[in-house]
Amino acid sequence: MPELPEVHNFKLYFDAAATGQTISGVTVHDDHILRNLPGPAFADALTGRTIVGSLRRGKYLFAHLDNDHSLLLHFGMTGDLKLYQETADRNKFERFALHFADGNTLGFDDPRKFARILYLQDHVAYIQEIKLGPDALDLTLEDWLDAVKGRKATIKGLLLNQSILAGVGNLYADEICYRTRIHPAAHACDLSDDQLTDIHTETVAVMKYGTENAPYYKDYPEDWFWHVWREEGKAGPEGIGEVKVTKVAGRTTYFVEGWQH
DNA sequence: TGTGATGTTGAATG
DNA sequence: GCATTCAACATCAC
Repeated sequence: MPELPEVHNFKLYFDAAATGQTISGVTVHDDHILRNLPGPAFADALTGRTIVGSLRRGKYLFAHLDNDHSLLLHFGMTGDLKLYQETADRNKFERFALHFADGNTLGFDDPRKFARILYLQDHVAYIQEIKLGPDALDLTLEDWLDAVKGRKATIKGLLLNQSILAGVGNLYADEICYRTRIHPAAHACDLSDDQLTDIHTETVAVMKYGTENAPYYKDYPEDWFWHVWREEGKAGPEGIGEVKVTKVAGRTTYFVEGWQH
């Protein structure tokens, strides 16, 4: 579930669970998601370190350590965090866990193993290296227009492009297109400045709403998002059009044909 | 049993 | 070189 608002929620959880904690040990069950260090080296690098804070940018969460290095947590499709004390409470799909000096354990769960966990000496350099764009909440209208005006790509594809803006994923991209009544497969170069401005406005609004009010995607109001119209064939708002499912930018896409143009 | 899933990447293509 | 698309990744749940 992790798009920007969900990762924001992970940050809140992580901060409460881990900030100020000293790592007394690390258990690695499966090092597939550890992308730049093998399990034992990963454990060595973290053991003895204290977590001093965190930074979220888009879907990336950087945990800062007391040696100025960082632990990157990217949750992939199915990453999750769980703080517990008893081993019996460990999640079935925990891939590694940080044990804290106070007796708690923070487990990183990931059934599908698409998460990416990296030990970074310099998180700023890493952000540059992967060309991660500004957080969607901080994206200025100017930067957005500069990045997308005249582009031939679909608007949904651009919304999902993390080097333009960081944090929008498949579900929210559909929501943003729906709200602006723009067809997700519309080419950016065919959209007016007003339409592109609308996209920017709604992107920021949706992300802001998500981070401020709805920590978990199922908790959004019932008249929002997937709750209402993520169902093929359903009549659109005001009885206009009907929901279609297609592929845009390689992702399953829901939109209301006849409502979005 | 087959299918699809909230993400990213790197190869292939235009 | 740049922009874009798409298969691949690994596993589970329906």
